[in-house]
Amino acid sequence: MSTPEEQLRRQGYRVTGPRRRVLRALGRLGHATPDQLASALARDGSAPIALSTVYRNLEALTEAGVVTHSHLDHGPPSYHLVDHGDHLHLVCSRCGSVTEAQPASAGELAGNLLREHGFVADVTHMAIHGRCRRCAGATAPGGEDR
Amino acid sequence: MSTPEEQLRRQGYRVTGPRRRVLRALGRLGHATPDQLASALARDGSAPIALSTVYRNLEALTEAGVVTHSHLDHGPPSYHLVDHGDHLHLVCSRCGSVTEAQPASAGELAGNLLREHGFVADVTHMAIHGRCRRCAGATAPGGEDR
DNA sequence: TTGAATGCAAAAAATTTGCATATTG
DNA sequence: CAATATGCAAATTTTTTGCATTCAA
Repeated sequence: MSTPEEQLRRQGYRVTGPRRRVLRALGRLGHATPDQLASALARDGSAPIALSTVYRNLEALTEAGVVTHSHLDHGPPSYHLVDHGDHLHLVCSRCGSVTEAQPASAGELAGNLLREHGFVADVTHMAIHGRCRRCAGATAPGGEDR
Repeated sequence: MSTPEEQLRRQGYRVTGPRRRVLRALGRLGHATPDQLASALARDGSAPIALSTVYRNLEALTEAGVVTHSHLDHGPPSYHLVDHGDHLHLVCSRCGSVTEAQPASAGELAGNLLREHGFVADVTHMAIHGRCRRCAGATAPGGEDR
């Protein structure tokens, strides 16, 4: 495993300035869309990094296994470091809030899928849609909508 | 419950020609992106439906609870009828294949989330990323990538 | 009749690509 | 030095919006 930079180099990717900054920014932000990253980087003192470079870097970092993303909802995907700490994303489809939950909650699911389909689920950053506690209360579970 | 059209009308939406055709097309296709829908509709004999109308209809149908979508992967979301039959989508992040699994597999997950977070998960059309049986075999679970 | 829905064109977003130049290993 | 990465501009792709017209209720 080792550090992200070693991991990059080991796989033939170059460790460049912009690449390093993208990594640091991801570390700081936790989660961010390509656009948010570019903005954050533009505001962090050094020279701004071209948006296209951010995209290409996220792609490279993903291939290198240092970064992943999840689709929390509509809109651009949210990227984060692989070791940012695993957690499920509970996305409320009513109010849009995102709560984090422990991956352990999905342990049985992963087991079932492996057993029944031979599918190795990555439940470490999964997005699950539904209603958060507050919104679930507002609208009855089986009730009318809207 | 009743038919989608009744459900629409009951909620104040109008049942129009294009809207009906979008519903039928979704029924036929199972899953489709807005773009795929528009293409399918353009090829089904009658007049093509403006892409913007497809978007607006999918939005309306979603609000009415007749249609949902899932983000199977990058790219546009995939829409389908709510009663197309519930199933989880197992998306292989290596080969891109999509397998369907029974929602029951996620029963415990839903239970856990409800208990621990009061979160009412909608596991009926959830997308789960990972490696399908074939690709999991090709790359060792903890093995090198690439 | 009258407000909601449609089509079409134009505007925004979100991504990707080409290419000359700068950098890493 | 050779290959990869960057920046910038332009091209794509995806989604949204404005508006006059048509249509369902």
